[in-house]
Amino acid sequence: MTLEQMRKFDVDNRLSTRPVSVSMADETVKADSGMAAKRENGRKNDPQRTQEDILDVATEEFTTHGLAGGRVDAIAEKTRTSKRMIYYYFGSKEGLYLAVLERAYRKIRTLEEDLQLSNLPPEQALRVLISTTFEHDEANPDFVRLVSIENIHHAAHMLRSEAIRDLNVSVIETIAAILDRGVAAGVFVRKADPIDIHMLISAFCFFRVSNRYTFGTIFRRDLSEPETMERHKGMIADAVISYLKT
Amino acid sequence: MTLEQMRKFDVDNRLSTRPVSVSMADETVKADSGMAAKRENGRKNDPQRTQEDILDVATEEFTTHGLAGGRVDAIAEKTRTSKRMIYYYFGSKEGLYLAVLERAYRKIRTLEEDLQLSNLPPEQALRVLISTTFEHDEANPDFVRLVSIENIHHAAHMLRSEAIRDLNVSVIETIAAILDRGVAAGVFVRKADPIDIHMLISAFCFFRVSNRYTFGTIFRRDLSEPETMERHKGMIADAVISYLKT
DNA sequence: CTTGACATACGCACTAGTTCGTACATTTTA
DNA sequence: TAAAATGTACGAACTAGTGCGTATGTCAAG
Repeated sequence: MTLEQMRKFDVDNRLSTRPVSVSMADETVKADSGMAAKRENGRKNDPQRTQEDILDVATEEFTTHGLAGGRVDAIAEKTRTSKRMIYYYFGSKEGLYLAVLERAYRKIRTLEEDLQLSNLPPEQALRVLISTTFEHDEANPDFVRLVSIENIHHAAHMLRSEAIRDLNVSVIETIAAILDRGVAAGVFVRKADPIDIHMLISAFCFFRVSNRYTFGTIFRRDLSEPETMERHKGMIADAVISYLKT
Repeated sequence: MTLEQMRKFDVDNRLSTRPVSVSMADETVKADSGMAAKRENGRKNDPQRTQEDILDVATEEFTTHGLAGGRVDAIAEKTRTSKRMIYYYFGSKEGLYLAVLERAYRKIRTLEEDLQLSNLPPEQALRVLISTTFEHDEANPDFVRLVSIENIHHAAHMLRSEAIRDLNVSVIETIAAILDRGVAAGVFVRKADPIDIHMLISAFCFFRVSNRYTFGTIFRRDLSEPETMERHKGMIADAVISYLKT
């Protein structure tokens, strides 16, 4: 089997063995695919679990050391499996990185979708949206770091992945709807661009996490303290709202 | 000469050969230090210029590839000088990176200092400060990228450098003074924490540059367009001011 | 229901190439 | 001439990627 054949196989295989229901818990997957009980010392094939395991470890490695700084050998060592498997499933270091990136994006996509905001009054809807964004970034530092790393690489990998490119549009539509309703109702007086507003919110929430270390070092302030978090969450919401009301 | 001795020497040497006036243009340095005209094909020793040259190239390399991704050989090749000189002056790859980082911080420090804001009315003073921050980040993407890289490395190098740690405090004092004056004059009603306000401003200005590529890719928007820039500059200023007035 | 054939899943040990760093020699300057 | 500055060529260690052999699951034929 040549390299090219193998790579092609890997991609097909990756797509087919991890269908829509990626978010299944490991245990569920195991129960589903493992018809026979685990042998004493014999190997038991479990592709899904192996791939998820590799992705978990790789995410940790890449988020702490960057793409160039992350070591394939280090990942292999922390895995239940071997380096050969990394190349079997993901073809290359970059392929692995891309898979990590895509999985991270796929995870957050689901979270952003169902937020029933259309029946809330505009101001309250916006506050809920801001809270959600804030807490999302806070809860997913891995995602934030991956995005930072992508920016250092000029978003080169993101560009290559259609899966990632057509994303995030839903947030903009949500914001646009809220702004329209707010202006119509007279609670907001400023006609603002929804993408700009998204950026204003996102920048603050993202920065708090992405620049945690340098900011903390310079100003000797721990941004993860509960009080600080609450104050910041209130501040960005108030700033956005008062901006729209002016 | 052992490695340790050499490192120590390098540091001393670096400090002594590049005194206070780092920001002199290359041409100036050349004219100052070069008493004799440049020989036809003979070598001419010029430590300052050599070091500056290395730092320029290294900045470019590290900001485009990160610390781990940056190659010493690649830097050496783009330099007027050789790899030997990099190790002669900076001891190691990390030493070089730290020098790059310190120089970047030193450059912005000078810019932040003299902004005569105390005789302006509070609101206008704040607008000038925000404009300055905005334009600074916009004009120094290298600095922004280095800070991003530092955050990926948990600010490990910043922590080791006293030069960097005691910085940025002046901005906070400036903001604190403006806020106090504003509250006293009645133009601001909210008693806000100056560090929080600095973060609100900095987050937006920084994010625009640091996340330019991913944001641009997802929302198909070029953040460096003049119109967009002006609109954003106005937005962050209005948002901060209206926040303080509420 | 057993057997055998074939595709998938996995691991060990190795290699080719890269990358940081250095030993040694040479030139410039004071 | 001594000390500082510079250039060349090389090596040890690391790192991404692979060759090859083995184990496991599945499915069809007997």
